[in-house]
Amino acid sequence: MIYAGRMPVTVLLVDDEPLVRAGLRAVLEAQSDIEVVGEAADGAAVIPLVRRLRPDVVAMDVRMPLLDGIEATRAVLRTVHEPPKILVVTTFENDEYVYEALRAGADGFLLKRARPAEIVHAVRLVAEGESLLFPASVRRLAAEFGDGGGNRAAREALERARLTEREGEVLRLMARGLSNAEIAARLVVGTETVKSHVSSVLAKLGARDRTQAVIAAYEAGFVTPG
Amino acid sequence: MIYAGRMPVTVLLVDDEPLVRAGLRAVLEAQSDIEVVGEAADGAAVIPLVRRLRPDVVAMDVRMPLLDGIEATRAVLRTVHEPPKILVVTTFENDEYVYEALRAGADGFLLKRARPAEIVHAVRLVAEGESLLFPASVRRLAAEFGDGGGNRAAREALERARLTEREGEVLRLMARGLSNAEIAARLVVGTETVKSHVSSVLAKLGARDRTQAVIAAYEAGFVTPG
DNA sequence: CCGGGCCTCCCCCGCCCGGGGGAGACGATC
DNA sequence: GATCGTCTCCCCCGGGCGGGGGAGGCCCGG
Repeated sequence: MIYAGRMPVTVLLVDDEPLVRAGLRAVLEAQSDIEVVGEAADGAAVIPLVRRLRPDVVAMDVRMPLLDGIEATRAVLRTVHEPPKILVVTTFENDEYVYEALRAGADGFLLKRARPAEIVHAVRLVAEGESLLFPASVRRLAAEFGDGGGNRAAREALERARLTEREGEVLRLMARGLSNAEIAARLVVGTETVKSHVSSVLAKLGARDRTQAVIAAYEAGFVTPG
Repeated sequence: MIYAGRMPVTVLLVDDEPLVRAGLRAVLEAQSDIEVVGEAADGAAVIPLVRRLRPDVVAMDVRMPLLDGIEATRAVLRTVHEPPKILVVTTFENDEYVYEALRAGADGFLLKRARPAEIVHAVRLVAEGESLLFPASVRRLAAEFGDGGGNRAAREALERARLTEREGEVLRLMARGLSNAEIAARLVVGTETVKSHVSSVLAKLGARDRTQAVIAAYEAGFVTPG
């Protein structure tokens, strides 16, 4: 995984709170293979900075004045050639905006309360090109309810993830390896209906395809392996 | 899941050993919702029996005289309209023939040494239309190595599943949600190569698509959730 | 030396998947 | 009564996926 002599990962910090920027900078600059190349306090300043600095990763807050993280993400991806990886930074897990940002093309998200090691890890991962989805956030949902796996716990977690009851059913069947047609047969509805639910699930989980959604289900303890 | 007043699941037993047939019959007939409607001692007798009895499920031995389970499975699926679900019965986990049978279109497999409750469960599941893949077999691989999750244990399990080293790498990346193109980039090979490996993995695990393969990986402890 | 397994890559092809957008029906809520 | 969310279904469309078959290079073991 670690290639000797590789160039350091360059990061642009975008957050309206200086304290947060300072914290991120401190955490990231402690790593020899990560370099913070710039900072911005709002979304509007991002585009020119990205063009000038060409960072590998943009750590982007969601809630910001002038231009929020979602719009900023869209703007960067739409206007910049070979855009940087975008890591959405947020205070709350299950922030609705986070999912919108992921839909807008962000590569991952990160909780501000995450431990330094996690933050560093997240930056390295997105820099490597990996879609860093549902890492701490979704997983923590299950942890909040005991050992996550029981029926009630899973149901609670599902609500927190803002999945509707039907979407939860669909996700569970997806996690058993069923195709859309098979799920439709099982639920006695049309395949188009299932497709609709699947799309909602993918959007809400920030997953790109059903495989990632199933991974999220396992990671969150929605399904019990073994 | 259980619909009141549903018709019982009808099963045809195909095995060259009378003892095995008797055992299966005893186990299955103990259930009020399962009915054994016929028996055959070799693969050649299966087709006419299926046409006449129209069973919901065929419990099919792999190693049989005249026509083995693989050829019999192919024959049934090719010649019978609205074919029954086929549950492959075998003595050995990791029997190469099992995977071939799954590729031939079988809906699941079952170990003869399985507990009665597992056997009943398997029949009900395939009757419901679920592809019953890698249930005991793959899962047991991990169980043989402690709590299955460590690096060495997973590697050993992979070998048992007859996956090559490269196929194991590909499976791990699949289980992280990567697309074929992303895997290709990560491994620095062509996408056609990755597709080739993925196909091998699917065949060996008896999975229909990458999602089922990832489920197998989680179930077997190839990847550690949480 | 000649298989055989593995890794690599190629072609063609059909299908399922997922995105986008829209719409009607229902119940709850305001 | 109007609005919102959910569930249901529809259209079009592109792209990734998976199957099938083939092929060349490599190393190891018979």
